[in-house]
Amino acid sequence: MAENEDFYIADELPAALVIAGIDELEEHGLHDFSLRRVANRCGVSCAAPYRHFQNKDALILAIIAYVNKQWAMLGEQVIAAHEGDVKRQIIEVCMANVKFWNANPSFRYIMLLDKSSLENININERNHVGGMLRDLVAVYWAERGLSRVDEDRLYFSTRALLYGSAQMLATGELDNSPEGLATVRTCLENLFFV
Amino acid sequence: MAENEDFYIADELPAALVIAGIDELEEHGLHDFSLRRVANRCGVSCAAPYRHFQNKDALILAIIAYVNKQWAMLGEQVIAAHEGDVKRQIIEVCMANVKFWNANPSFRYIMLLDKSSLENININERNHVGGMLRDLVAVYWAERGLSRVDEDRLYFSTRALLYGSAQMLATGELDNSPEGLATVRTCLENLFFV
DNA sequence: AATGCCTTGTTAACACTGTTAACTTGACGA
DNA sequence: TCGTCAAGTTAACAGTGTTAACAAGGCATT
Repeated sequence: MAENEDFYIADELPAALVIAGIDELEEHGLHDFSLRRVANRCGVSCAAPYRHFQNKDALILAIIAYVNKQWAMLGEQVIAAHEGDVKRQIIEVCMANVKFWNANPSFRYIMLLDKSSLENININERNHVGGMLRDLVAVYWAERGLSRVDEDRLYFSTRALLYGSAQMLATGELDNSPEGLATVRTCLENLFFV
Repeated sequence: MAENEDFYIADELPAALVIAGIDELEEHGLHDFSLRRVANRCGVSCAAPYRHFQNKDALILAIIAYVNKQWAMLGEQVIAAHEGDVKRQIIEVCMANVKFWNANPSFRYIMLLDKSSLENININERNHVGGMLRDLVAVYWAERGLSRVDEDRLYFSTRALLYGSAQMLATGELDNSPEGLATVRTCLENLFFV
């Protein structure tokens, strides 16, 4: 039985595990993510999660889906706030992501996971942001009537810059400061100079 | 005692552990990297590595240092092969890295590790390539007599593109093919258009 | 040459992990 | 009212990183 009724409402263990899993991720990182500890956090035995998730990776996948929803909502807001200016939309979506990583460092893990560490992961499942950027770049390029090949490359560059920023924040090569953010922004601006 | 004398020459257990550790990384990835298995591979008890490395992470750090040497040598060769053309040197160093990752997928882990998963890591320890690129970009920029701030941004963009390529290869968003490599090359070219 | 230390290995154990099997229990529809 | 079934429990297994206590053997010093 759950001790903490405020946290673990009847019938909602899966959701509770996802929320507790996010805390676990923040405190111990992906490397030391312990399913038993997450179960304990919910006041439940170590075997209980297996009633709802096939294994540890499946829970992590559920966390990814949850965080993705947050990212998608954040992205939609940003896009709405800059209606009519695609370039601005692209840059602000990217910056929103970078800021999100700064505020929630542990979620960088999610983006930086590779396919071998989470076999059953569907790339598109965690790539809401990628899809959003793809669409925005397509609009940007269509407005200028340029070739599809270059559009692909622009998308690739943008995405790579985003991944790279996440990575350099993670390693500490880029410091978590207004100057660091300004660097990212300027590099993005330079990408969309057409 | 070691069974495999060809592999484990007396007094060289640390080196043997590093080599075996690389195999382990290739077969099981960082996620399932088992120190005990590495010890077994060397025909040695599970506690033996602790005579030479403080802990599991310390061995991984040693592997990183070893692989870094390989990268650095590779980089030196590439730079020598394009003496006098800095832009070419930069691009070829980057491409050599991407190709290296394609050939040895498990080593992408090393670049994509973050500081919290390897606490005692010295960024510069694994960043030989980063240092090399820094120097090359500095020469490139000096030749054109441009401002230091923009030099930093160019370095950042280049490095981010490199990280991003590694990441997108890892997730499968960029496929391991001549076309994939060509995309990376073109994006790099676009970066150094000045 | 004998002795004693110090390096490098050993075994055994601890606490922890993911995961499974076998069980209890309680709600809900027939 | 009763049986089914979902959703918990406990107990166990194999495997992990890590440490403590011990053994053997090479090297320097006497």
